[in-house]
Amino acid sequence: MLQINYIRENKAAVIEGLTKKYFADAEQIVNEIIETDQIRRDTQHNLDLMLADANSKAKAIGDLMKAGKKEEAEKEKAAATELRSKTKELQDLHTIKEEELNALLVKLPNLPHHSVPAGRTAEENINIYSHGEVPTLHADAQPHWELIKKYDIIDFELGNKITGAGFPVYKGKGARLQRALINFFLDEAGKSGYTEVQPPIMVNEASAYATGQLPDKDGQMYYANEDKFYLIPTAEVPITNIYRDMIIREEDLPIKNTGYTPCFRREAGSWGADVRGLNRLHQFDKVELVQIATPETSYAILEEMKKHVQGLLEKLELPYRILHLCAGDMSFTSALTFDFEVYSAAQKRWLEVSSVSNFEAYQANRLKLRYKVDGKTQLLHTLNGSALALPRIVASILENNQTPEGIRIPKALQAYTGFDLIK
RNA sequence: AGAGAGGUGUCCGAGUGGUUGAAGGAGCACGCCUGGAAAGCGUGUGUACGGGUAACCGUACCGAGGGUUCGAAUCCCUUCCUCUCUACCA
Repeated sequence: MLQINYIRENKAAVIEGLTKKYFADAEQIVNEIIETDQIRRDTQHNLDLMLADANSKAKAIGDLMKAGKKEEAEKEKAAATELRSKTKELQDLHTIKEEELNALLVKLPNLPHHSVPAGRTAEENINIYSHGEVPTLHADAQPHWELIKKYDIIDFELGNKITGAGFPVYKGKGARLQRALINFFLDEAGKSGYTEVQPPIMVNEASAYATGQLPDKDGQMYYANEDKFYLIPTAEVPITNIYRDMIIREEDLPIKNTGYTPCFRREAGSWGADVRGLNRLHQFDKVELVQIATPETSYAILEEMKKHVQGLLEKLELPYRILHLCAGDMSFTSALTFDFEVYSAAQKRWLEVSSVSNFEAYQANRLKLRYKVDGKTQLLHTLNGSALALPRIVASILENNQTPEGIRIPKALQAYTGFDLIK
């Protein structure tokens, strides 16, 4: 959530940023916010004065009672009652205005960082880096949804039976490959100084709200009605929420956490040819990086996280490219996002396997995540990135590394899989 | 799930409805003391919002939300959570 003080003082920049993100009616909503805020502040000022008055009256009555002047106290009570009832009206108005203001603020997405390219759709993202050769496959090469059947390593039919579409069963070397990737990613994160955590994979409403999934993505998360818990769409939610309502000591920054969790996404409204096989699932595995940093360091840290993800993809010997997302294609809460895409040779498609973002103070404002500088409390910056999401990595390993003898496992993974070929 | 106990500041822990934003500790910061340190002594040490250039002032906050009252951490209702015992169970 954007800070009201910032909006008040930087109205033009806010409208400009929102417009860059193709947010509809930016100017109108910002104006409405500023007006509502003004009424809220005026109301509070008047209310505070009145309450101060009422408090001193109450105190005076107390003193009279103590002094034994009962009758005088009784006389004062009538005036005090009157005053109190007047404060109620202002109190109600203040509450209403505060709620209105909050409802408006929650609607606003984060502002794009100044370096974010203009553009509305994925076509306008900018490819800032490419690495690795796109492999040329032999004539009868197959897409991964055929390969998994051929080698009997991932079973969608079985998942259908047990749960439904998008919940595959990993079997044998397929299951082993999953576990190898998870361990590999966690170990690599550990080497880069991240502390491993295992968070809950269901979160309460306050957590889903704090990282911005609610109210924006309500309906995209699975919901356990009876207990009002959401199944996490990413480990970002529980891990970042570890630090909700906290004031961090500056010397403890930056905070670096990593965690493996399954992720659950309803993916309502997305279907079609490009969601075949492992390309889009309702449940998938992911290792996530989360960092909490000062505003001065957050962009350097974003670079560091980008480097980390590059390192992973290079060790896995996968051709990849990095996209600097254009303003219109960024998520609601992000100020700057790099997407990593891996080439999946048989599908002849680039698949998104990681998204690394700086949220600046947007999440921190909802999280109430702060630190102290020179005695003043200030919001921190939050960042996160996938390192990595498994299914599409698996898809591209299967497709890119297929040989007549079987599927070759990247060297870096062999110590984790315990085999070098799926045949 | 049933019975009981409880939720107060960074932590521990008081709190009879009226200078309680909150005793007392501990911790932390600064100062004095010391050759240096410890101990000791002194001072300070919550958050949010509002007003003010600022010093500072005001208001709210004792799990959350309502209510009673001139006045609520304290009384009443609702709700969430934690702990103990019992039951059940990976």
